[in-house]
Amino acid sequence: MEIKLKDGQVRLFDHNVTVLDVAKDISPGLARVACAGEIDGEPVDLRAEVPDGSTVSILTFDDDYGRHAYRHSASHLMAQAVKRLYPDIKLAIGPAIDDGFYYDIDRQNPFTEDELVLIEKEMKKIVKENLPIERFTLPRDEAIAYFQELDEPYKVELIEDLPEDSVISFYKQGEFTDLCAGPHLDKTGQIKAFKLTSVAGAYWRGSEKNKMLNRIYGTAFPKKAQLAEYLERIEEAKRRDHRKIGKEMELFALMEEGPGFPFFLPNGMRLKNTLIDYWREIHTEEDYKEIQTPIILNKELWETSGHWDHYRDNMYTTVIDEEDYAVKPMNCPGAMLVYKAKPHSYRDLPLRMGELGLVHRHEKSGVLHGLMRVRCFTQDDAHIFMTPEQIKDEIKNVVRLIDEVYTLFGFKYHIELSTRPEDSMGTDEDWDMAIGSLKDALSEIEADFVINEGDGAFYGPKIDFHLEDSLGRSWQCGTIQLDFQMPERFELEYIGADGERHRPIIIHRVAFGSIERFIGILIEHFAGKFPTWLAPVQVKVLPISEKYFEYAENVTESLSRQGIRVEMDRRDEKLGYKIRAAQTEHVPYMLIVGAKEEEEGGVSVRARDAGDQGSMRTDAFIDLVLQQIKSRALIQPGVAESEEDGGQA
RNA sequence: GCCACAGUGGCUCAGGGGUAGAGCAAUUCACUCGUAAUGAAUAGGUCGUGGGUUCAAUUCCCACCUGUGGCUCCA
Repeated sequence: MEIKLKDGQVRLFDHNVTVLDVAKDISPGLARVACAGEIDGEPVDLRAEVPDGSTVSILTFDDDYGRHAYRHSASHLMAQAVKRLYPDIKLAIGPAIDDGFYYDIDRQNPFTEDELVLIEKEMKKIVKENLPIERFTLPRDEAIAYFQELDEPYKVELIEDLPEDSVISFYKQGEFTDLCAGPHLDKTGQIKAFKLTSVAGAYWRGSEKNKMLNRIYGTAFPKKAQLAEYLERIEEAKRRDHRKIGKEMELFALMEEGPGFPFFLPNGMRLKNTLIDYWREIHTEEDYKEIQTPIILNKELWETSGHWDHYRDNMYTTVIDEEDYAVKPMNCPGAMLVYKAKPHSYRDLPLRMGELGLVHRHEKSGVLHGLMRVRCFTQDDAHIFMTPEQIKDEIKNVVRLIDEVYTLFGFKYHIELSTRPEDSMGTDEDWDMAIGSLKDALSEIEADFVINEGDGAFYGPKIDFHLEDSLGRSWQCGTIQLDFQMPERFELEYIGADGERHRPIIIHRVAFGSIERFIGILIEHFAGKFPTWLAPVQVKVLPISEKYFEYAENVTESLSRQGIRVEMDRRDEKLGYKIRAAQTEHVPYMLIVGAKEEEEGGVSVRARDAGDQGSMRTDAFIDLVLQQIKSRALIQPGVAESEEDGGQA
């Protein structure tokens, strides 16, 4: 959909859209188009501002920009409603965000859930009034005076931060006017479906030094069905919440006695160990050597590494024999000492040292969140010591390895490259070289990535891998960090082919990131229905009555001997009851044994996802499950299907 | 750390100034059962912790702890 703006004329191509208004005098070099009509049978009614004479697209809700415009108008709608109901409140800012909008409002008392309902009602009224949304501009001085008159100090502050000669734009709907760059809908009546979702505190301008304002979150959609679908997605995310499922499946627990320090229960430990086994397997293949370094090390070490100066606030410290010690928040310094413990030749490089390191970080109490954000966690860490020539290949290898890991679990992810932060050490040349190498490696393997300015570690730039979870939240998991500083600080060396001493360069990297967080993400990703190889309990044997307990025990025993995680339901209950329980626990396979099975020496198989699979010989079932575990199959096939697959293979 | 809300048996939750109630789970008994809940009985809680108000507090008030949703921060 394109509109051609030329000499004040507007042309639309291929679509039945009526142009309502073209204004070219709104601000220097900008023109505004407002259009209404239909695209693909959907009403379109939006406006946009563009450089005069340019080709523009009509915004629709499917475009990021159009969606933001729509929701920004919803945000203004809410602000108007709040202002009508509570004239004394002061408005701060109210932008559109990824899945909705919010408005920060200064008010003595926070808003209650009941008040949200009232505000929604008022919003509906304003929608019905179908007020035109009109743009106008004022010079900066007049704009400031305007908001001083209205007694809106936050707006005044915002305008005062703009350059002296700015022309300030406003959007007016009925009696309500807000400072805004736009664009917006044409009329309040165009906002069809919205809901205020929550209230929260938020600092003015995001700084904890400033006043805490009241933020109201909401969302808006062009159709009621879309809103309903969105709300249903939120509900589904709640159902998959790893804290809920973790409790139901007895995977992990958080206790008052150790906030942020998770306990792993037997089922969770099985999952964790399975992940660790997998990790060891792939890292052995890639020629990593595993080490383990102490959790507590002395202050001098942390001074050498720079953590004492740069990371102190997040470290737990203690005193042993009148000397200061710290609990490790990262594994690197320990690995440096391991490297330093003996001389190295260039022939040893690249030297890949892995460590499943338990680190502790003092996170602020308010940020703790199930397994996703904890105070102690296991990093699947590795440090690669190498020559400058090896950087690119090593980075490419690690990116490939991480891709392999994420693909196994069926995750989507995106890559970010983070550059030098303010609080950092090292020279500009080192940083430029490090960032350059990371970029080159990513470009060579044609990986897509976005740049995250100033978000690197204090010792070097990093490549981050962000997984997407069921809520659409992204979690930072894998990271690859290039480090020129640590080798310098620890005076690491290797003897080159030339017989001279050289400094190695280090890659710090994690694939899972934190095993704890990764497990949290896995729980939500699979909604507790883990693939067979990960399931804490893989098979549950369900005897039809006590009469078949002995046979059931034999079956359980033969599975267990093959290393299958199997349990038997010994309760004196009916089959339906036991099936229901096993389904609730998301056990991949249920084996039903009764008179028939005992007689035939077989089992009846019920698959968690595919249901009743009929009966088969016990050893055939064992082969099937072992095959599935060995291949780390992502989906649980029906028995019939896998038999076919097995036959073909 | 900041703002708001919450904290009742193992779990999910009801109740509410006069020292607590349901369902599930657990235990026992009966039934011996064929693909998502058989029935009955029993046991289980000093209502997050500490103060205060009151004749009386689990209920009201204050502080703290923990959790939840955000902010800030982050694997």
